[in-house]
Amino acid sequence: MKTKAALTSQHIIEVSAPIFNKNGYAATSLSDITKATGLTKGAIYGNFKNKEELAYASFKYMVKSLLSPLSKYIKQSDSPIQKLLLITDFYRNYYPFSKQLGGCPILNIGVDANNSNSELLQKVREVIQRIQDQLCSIIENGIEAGEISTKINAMQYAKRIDTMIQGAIFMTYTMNDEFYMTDTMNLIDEIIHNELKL
Amino acid sequence: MKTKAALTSQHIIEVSAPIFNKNGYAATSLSDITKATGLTKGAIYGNFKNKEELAYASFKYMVKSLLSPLSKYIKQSDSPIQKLLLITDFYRNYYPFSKQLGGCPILNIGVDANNSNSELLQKVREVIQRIQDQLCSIIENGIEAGEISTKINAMQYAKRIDTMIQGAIFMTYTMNDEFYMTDTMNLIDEIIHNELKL
DNA sequence: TCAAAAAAATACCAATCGGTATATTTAAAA
DNA sequence: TTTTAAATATACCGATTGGTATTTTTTTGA
Repeated sequence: MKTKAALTSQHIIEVSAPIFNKNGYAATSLSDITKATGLTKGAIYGNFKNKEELAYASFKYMVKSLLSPLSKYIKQSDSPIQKLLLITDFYRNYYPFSKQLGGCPILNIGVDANNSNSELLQKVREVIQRIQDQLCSIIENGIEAGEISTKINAMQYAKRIDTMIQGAIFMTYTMNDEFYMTDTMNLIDEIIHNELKL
Repeated sequence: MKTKAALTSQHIIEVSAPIFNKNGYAATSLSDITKATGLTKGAIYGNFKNKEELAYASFKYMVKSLLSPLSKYIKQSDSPIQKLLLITDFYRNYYPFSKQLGGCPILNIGVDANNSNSELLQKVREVIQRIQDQLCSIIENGIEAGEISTKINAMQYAKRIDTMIQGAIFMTYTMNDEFYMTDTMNLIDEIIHNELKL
């Protein structure tokens, strides 16, 4: 059985994560967290060393909340090309999906942590790297399976796709207009069909 | 002759703008500003109603610092296609250029202001709209001049290009890697040559 | 059931926050 | 040069910040 502390820690993380994601590190106060969790500072600091460690744990939780649904979604097909199309499909619904999380954690924390060079920034980089590595693997598998042209530089396209997705997320949120997401996913689909696919 | 206050206001804005741009609104304190300007709170509040108004003025100044060099740069050619290529050229050097400003103000303030729905967010939207409108005009001029295919939806491409640029800026900053900028600008150039150009 | 340990609440800390009222200095006008 | 007004500095405000030491409560295991 789980200890009481582990359950409380998890509760604190789940409640804090969207707050940090929305407001950023500096703009999130301990009182925001105590108010939202219904706990006191004693409970928070009994489970986390300090605010930074809680923010770090919150981000890791957010990433899991984002990537495990995506990972599950692309399991719908074994075909690399289909997997790529499932990714764009996933992001077509990303605006309402990520809104539940308080926004896109990669975008929000990436920008927020950039000029405080905390360990959070390093974590954001790792997550982006992991996403691109997985994209790259899918493309490489597509080449091996004869679905994708051998002339394609897998990592270059992985980065291109990821960059376009992040741009679409930023524009969609900032302009509050899903057109950017929809159109960008259409564009990526075109690239998949016209450049990648054999 | 300019009044003393106008000169001081300008000085405060110039010094504060990169700080707000780097740290965001909440993470920038009045003491950061007094320290950087060498002035006291009396001087700051004598020239600005409050912190928010100063942040607003700072953002407007940042935008000018960004857009007027870009505007000047694309004046090098009168050809719409060449203007588009000059834009990608400008962004090829955007990382070191914008670093002087404390980062990309559209990205940073766009994300920072998004969940505080201040008037700053509205201003960011106006700036993005202005950029896209100008991109759109250039494409439309290209169509009229017979340089660009009449089949092109000018506004759609303006938004696509802007979205890709913003994605490249985010990735370049977050990963601290100019590859994203370079490759994205190459991609946009390809689109200009293969899809827009007649 | 009861003692020990763990967890959470309370009370407190110095430092800093944004902002203001007032005093002082500086600049402009006569 | 003197008066007046504008601009800046100083001193202060209550509220809030992240964090800690201590006390109380709750849980656990014997």
